[in-house]
Amino acid sequence: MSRRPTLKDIARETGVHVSTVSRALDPQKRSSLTEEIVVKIRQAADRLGYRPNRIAFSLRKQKSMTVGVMIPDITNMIFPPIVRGIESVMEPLGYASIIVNTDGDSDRERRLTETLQERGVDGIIHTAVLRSDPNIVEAARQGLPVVTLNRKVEEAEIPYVINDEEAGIRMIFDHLHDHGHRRIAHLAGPRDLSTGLLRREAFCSVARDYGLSADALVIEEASRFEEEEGRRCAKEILSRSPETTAILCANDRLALGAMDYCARNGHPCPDKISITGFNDMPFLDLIPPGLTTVRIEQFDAGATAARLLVQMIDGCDGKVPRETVLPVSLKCRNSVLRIETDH
Amino acid sequence: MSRRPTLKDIARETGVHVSTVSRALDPQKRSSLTEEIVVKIRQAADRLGYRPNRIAFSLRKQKSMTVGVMIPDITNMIFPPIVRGIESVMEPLGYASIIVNTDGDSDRERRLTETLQERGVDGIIHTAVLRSDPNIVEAARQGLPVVTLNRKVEEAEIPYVINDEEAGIRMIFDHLHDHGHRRIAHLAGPRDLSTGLLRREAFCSVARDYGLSADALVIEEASRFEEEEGRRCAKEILSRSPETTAILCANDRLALGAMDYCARNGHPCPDKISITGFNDMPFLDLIPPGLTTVRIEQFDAGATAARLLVQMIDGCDGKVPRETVLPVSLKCRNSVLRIETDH
DNA sequence: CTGAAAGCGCTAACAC
DNA sequence: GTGTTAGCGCTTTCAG
Repeated sequence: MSRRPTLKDIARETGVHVSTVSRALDPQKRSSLTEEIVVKIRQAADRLGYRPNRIAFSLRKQKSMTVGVMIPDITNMIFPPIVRGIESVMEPLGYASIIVNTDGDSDRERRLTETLQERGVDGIIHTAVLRSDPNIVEAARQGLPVVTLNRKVEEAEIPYVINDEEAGIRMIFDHLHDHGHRRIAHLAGPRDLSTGLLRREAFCSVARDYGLSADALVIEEASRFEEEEGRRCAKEILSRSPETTAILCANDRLALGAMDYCARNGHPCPDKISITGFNDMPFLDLIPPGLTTVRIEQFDAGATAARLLVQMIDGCDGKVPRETVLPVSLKCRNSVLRIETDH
Repeated sequence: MSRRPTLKDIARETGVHVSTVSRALDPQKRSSLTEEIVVKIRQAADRLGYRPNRIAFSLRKQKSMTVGVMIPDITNMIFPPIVRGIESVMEPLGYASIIVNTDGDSDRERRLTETLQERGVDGIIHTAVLRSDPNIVEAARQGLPVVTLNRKVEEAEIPYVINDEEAGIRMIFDHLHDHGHRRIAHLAGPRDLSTGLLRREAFCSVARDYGLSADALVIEEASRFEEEEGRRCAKEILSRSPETTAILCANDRLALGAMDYCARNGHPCPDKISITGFNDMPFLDLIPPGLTTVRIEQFDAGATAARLLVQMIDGCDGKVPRETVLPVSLKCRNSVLRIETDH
């Protein structure tokens, strides 16, 4: 229970000044010291079980070696891999991460942003879903390094890393089209989340490329990315447009909900209707019939964002690209059936 | 980009001494100041956008208002709810959590424990799976508040929170027995993880209570809590003891693997064989035929551990119970079939 | 009731 | 090469 030893203790022990001890223990400056004294100091440090006090370090250097990671909700299975990706680059560099869950609550988000700043984080990775949040913009404007993940902030020059939502939607639309589907409805995500909006826009754009007129498009928007909303919207789509042969969903959870509704109401997937997702969350291969979806590299996304943030922290702002778009890929399972085309 | 304001800035602004500002901003000591000056100071603080510097606070008070949370792997779906449970009590009290993933690597765990101590965490919640790890014991012995989750440490008087593994196994064994099963094999977890061992012991104990002799027991031990091992062990069990009618698995992932193997090899669950799990992880209800399992309240476990840790940090060590056992419950789905008993 | 001064543990400019 | 000194931003005696 005895107090942790400090530089002062080592200094007393070895009969040198604290600053000498400090230098001896710093690999950078060790060189400017006598070999002999360095050895003596290091031995004493080992003997006493010295561990540097990072709080004192932080106060002095104005650098906490800590970053904040804001995510909506860690229990949402797509976030843990992102967190590990971030950690995979941060931890070896000596950074710790403080992870906070915003629950999509912008008031909570504001408070948490303040807390992180009080704690002197060196930067923030903001895995946001909200399309606009002034708090983080303000923090960035004050000079705090920030990079956003999964979303771009229009108001400021904040570097962002996103997945190629457009390409993903195109892949999956192509896939459906290749399988003969012409009546493709979109189960869209909430408009106020960037992924929801982007995917919806991509859907419209691809549909247009295929020559489908905008007003012929069946789109039903979920208010949250949850199974229950998937069910509700699937019901809506089926009743509004019974001739629909495929539902392209904005994410996996919506797709799962839609699949459940369809199965319970005489439209089993894939026999009666084809359904696709987005994200490729874990365990999808265990859920029949196997959702065809767009695979996102969550771990890489986290690691990439972390690397950018470190660059910014190190002051290499100039070299940090404003936009980083990560590739996505198609993951085919069994939720899409090949059907006869009309001609 | 201008530097964050400090107490000194407010002092200059208001023409009082920093210590007065410090007092004015501390709700505890505000009372000993003139109402007038307090108001003036608070206004100045607001105007300047003052935010206390927690690093300086920490250094002075020798209290970081930070706790370490060690978990094996956040991508394992049972941990996020625990983390949120911890956060639900820590955050309102002003504590931040640094979450680290040990990956079950005891070397890594040692390094991380040191890192957390360097950062001056006020305590550690150790959601461990390893049955013995000297590092955390050593940290606790040095006076650092520690509580373990999901496991008890024999070597030291460290408070722990565990689930009632014994009761869980008993419930599920009873359930199988009630459904006519007499040939029940155990797909055990790794012996070096406390959950693995505890559940195995409980299984043996219950079997004994039912009058099954120990040497008649079919037990196959997985080397990791993973689907692949579930498959391997299921194969082993089926070939060693073809008359088995039920496999009681040490956790859900093993059960899922076992189910997969059985399905692919002419023993579909539940028709040919009944299978049960443990944990009730998310999305289980979407995976056919629906795994019957033991439900653990992960969020509560995290919250409980956090409350204990806070008590310890606050110096109420005396009042902290050494052992806290959380109740579990049976979650019935469709993986257990009723069969005819022999008599 | 408020000011002065010390100090938490560390680093860094400046001496010698 | 090493010691001296100052100070990061805050709290907390101790005076007055």
